[in-house]
Amino acid sequence: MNELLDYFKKNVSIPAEIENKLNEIIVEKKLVKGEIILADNSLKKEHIFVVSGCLRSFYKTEEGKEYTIQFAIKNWWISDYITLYTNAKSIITIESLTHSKVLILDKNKTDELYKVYPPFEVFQRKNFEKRTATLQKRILGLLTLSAAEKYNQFINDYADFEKIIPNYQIASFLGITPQSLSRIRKEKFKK
Amino acid sequence: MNELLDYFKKNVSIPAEIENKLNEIIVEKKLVKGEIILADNSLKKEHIFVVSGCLRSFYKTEEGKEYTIQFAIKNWWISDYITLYTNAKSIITIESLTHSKVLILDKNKTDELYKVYPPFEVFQRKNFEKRTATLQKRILGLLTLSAAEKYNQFINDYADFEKIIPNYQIASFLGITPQSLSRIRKEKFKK
DNA sequence: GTAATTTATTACCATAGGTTCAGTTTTAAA
DNA sequence: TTTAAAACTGAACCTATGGTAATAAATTAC
Repeated sequence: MNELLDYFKKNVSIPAEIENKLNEIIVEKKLVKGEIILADNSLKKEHIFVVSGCLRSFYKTEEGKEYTIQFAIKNWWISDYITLYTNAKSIITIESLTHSKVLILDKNKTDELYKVYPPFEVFQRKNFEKRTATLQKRILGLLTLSAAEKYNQFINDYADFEKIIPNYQIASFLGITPQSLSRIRKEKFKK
Repeated sequence: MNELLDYFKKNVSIPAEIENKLNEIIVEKKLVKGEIILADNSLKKEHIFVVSGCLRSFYKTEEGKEYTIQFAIKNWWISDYITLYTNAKSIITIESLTHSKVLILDKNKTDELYKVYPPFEVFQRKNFEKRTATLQKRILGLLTLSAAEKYNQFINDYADFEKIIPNYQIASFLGITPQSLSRIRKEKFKK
């Protein structure tokens, strides 16, 4: 009864003893709206898998400005990849935008799992490949597009998110101010 | 006598038959300065590993503006991750900035290798994890930093590249114009 | 249902960085 | 070595987007 396993099992079968191991590693957690699952300044190394709801990761400056790194819905992973794969302390926060359910996989335990059950390694290698493509696309968008173009791309690529996410957070994802986004929306929707 | 294998072997030993397989998959190629190894509009799916020299991947608009996605030196991978992991045609070009030597791994053959030799899968999963962290950092920089700050970060993080790479390409990596970079450098070095 | 808080919009001004174009220096080619 | 091409710098001007501030709308809390 674990959604990550269901998702995973679409591709491979899981021996009973491995399924037990997986159930031991995977910790289910329910989050309320606004709840923070990973605070900045922490050293916690965890993979987070979204079962339902919507989460976002963001960086907050000393002056209180927020920059959204990622949004994640059903079947997406969200983590602070810098903390996970370097020894740096977390500078980002992960919060739940809605009531949501996530699965948390401790990094060390996951590394063990990779050893005893290679198909999970394959599964994750493929995940990371896809993520790399997504991130490359994001970088290209940030480099090449105007504010309005970035917003249009967002609306296209993240149609499912648009209704859930407040505009000021979309702006912080695109690297523009809420005022700019407002201006853009006015232009866009008057037509 | 293969540098990727040397690099890889630091962590694991390779059975003889697998080493043969690897040598069959891995194609060595020497590039001259300016040579293009992956053209845009192609569907070629390859992993490229840099043995020596320096390469860069970039996107070029119809008007001829270039946006650099990545630079890569010794022991880095460089590819068009969008073409590799989606069915989209390549919109980026990969060129050699210096005389260089690369190893090319065809995607399909590499996928076979993963199957017969799981340690290579582990090796690549870890590579991709690191890459994800690097890309997250880049995105954060693009979102939060001013042109001058981005340049300073670049100088810090890519010290080895700085002497090799022309300024206009650094500018295209940072998402600013060569003129802007010139202005910034003037300020920076007059102090 | 009302008050309090958060989010979104609008307007007006400020500015970082883009554009254009000219001049100079460096690199490559012949 | 000379010439041509590419890269870099500089300055004047322009524009997209940011900053600030005030208002309105929408959510949330009581």
